[in-house]
Amino acid sequence: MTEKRDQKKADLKTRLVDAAENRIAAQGLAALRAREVTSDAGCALGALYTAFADIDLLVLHVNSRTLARLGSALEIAAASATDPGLKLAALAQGYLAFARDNPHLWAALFDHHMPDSAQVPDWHLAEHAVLIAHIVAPLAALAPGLDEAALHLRARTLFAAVHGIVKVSLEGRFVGAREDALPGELAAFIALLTAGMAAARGA
Amino acid sequence: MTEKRDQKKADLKTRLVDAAENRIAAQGLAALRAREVTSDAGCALGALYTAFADIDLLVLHVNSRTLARLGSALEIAAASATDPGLKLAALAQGYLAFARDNPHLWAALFDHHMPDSAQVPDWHLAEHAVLIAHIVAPLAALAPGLDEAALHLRARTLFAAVHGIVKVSLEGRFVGAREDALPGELAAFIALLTAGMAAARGA
DNA sequence: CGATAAAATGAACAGTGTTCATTTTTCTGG
DNA sequence: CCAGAAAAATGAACACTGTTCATTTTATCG
Repeated sequence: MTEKRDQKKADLKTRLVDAAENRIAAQGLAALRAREVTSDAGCALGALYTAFADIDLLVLHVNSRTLARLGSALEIAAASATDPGLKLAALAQGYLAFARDNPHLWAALFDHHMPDSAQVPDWHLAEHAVLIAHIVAPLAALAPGLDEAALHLRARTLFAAVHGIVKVSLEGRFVGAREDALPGELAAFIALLTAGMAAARGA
Repeated sequence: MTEKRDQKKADLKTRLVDAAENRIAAQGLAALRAREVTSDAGCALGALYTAFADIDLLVLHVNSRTLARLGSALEIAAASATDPGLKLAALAQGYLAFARDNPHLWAALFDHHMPDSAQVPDWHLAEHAVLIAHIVAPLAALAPGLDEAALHLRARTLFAAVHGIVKVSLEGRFVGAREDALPGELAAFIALLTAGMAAARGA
């Protein structure tokens, strides 16, 4: 049996992801260094490359954890309301809250790019489904005319819109960007969309 | 007089920004290299640092150009319609078209981050105003209840939402992201918002 | 236990942006 | 038009990056 070997390798991977997660959370993705991560994890520099093909794959595993935590936060937010419109509003505020509470880890989800044009592996792409999973049901209630495919497409569009609002604002790309106005703007934005969908149903 | 010196320095800056712009347009921001830029510009490596404090400032000047071109594109889009709702729709489609036609230069606008926590200089932050400049007027017509401050805030929110939809889709962060559905989704999204604003006016 | 295979090690490598002593160019007073 | 002075261009050197690989250490199993 190769139990001890597998155990050690699993332990090493965990320590490396822990270390990378802590570094990203503290200083952001751009400040991540292979030497610091391996030092924090208590292993040699080269050990990183026995556990992961490169540093990008390590970041993907950190992002994997973040997506899981974000998924839980969104699930709780979705459960906080029954009315579809209020559910969407709660999801948006929950997303904003997570981004504010985990600024660097959240930013790493979208700031990380694969080198050259190497594609993100499918297993990780699939994990992004949690971002739209809880949007689909309330959206179906608000826009009953959409079929399954259109519904998922629209849910993605809706997520991307909310994400854009939060990202642009938290990055402070505009002069006088007022972060404290963000919850209100997000609420007004969702209200506008639900009103639009209500009008479409009524017509 | 120091005419020749100033002229040469201005020429050098122009050549460097030209070279950086071409490199980013061809291969993306991440592939930008000081040695390649200076080689393209026909100067020594060190000359870059007599023209710009660092490579980030050079990128800022490239982004400055891109924002100006994007501003023109949006102005043309805004002029293509008179109805406020159609104007917003045209702006969204114009934004999408610019992003598709200039993928790397457009991405550089938002993928570039200052090192550490060095702030973007105000002159460049101010240039981002072109992104919302043409949204304000049609938005004012559609949402007459907003005062000046709320109007600009809402315009920024609206831009950020459209930007998010385009960015997330073009980056292909989801499985089965169908880029060809983007214009339709964007149109449906704007229609939803205008319908929501119409409902708010009617009530 | 001893032979073998696997994994951990960290010095070395190729690459990056940036600096700085040196050379070259430009400016200006006579 | 020409020195002397000032400024700018140069590119080798520097500190740092992620990654590799010959060597050492550790785990496996007959």
